[in-house]
Amino acid sequence: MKDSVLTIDSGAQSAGWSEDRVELLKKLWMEGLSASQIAGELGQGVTRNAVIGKVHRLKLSARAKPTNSTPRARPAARPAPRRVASPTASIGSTMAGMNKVRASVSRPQSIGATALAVSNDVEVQMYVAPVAAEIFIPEDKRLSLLQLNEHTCKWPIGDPLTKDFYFCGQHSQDSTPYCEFHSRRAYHQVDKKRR
DNA sequence: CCCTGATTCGC
DNA sequence: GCGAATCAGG
Repeated sequence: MKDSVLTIDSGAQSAGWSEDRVELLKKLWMEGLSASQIAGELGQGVTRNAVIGKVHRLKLSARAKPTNSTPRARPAARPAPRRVASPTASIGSTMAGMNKVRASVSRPQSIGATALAVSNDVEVQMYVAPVAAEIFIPEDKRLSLLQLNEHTCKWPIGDPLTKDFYFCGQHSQDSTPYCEFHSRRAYHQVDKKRR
């Protein structure tokens, strides 16, 4: 009798990569499925991180090479990002981008009348100049630094060195340090890319 | 915001 | 070896 020596007979192991699972992983990965899709296919006990981790361990990270050899920027060594304590809500000078406003005039449909093609719909595109003050805060709503709390928008407005400096002060929903309006500003324009 | 893979490192 | 946490980019 030949006994298959497998080290996977530890009973009910969770995400133990049995051979058939690994094969399935390879297959799906080669077919171009994303890690999350493969994870879903393998079962709920497998996360996409697990898949990616296994993929890398198997050294099959590169599945499709169109032309060049993945000039993936290798940041060499990382300063051990483990456990970041403070996300750092750096509030700084974030100028407002341009707001593109697109106003379209709805064309009146010709009812009753026969035919008569409608004229080209009028679209007006204009660029609103980047206003210095992004939003107007009534004076009675303006807060100083000491008036801020967990539920006030901490978006700075004005020059900190002058008297007309204040914080937005509007109610911030969740754990967001900003109100809805400024939260979009803070997280959407800057950061993300362009680092 | 969503998503993707890549990497690191405690377990 | 494993994979969560994180990073980095689209």
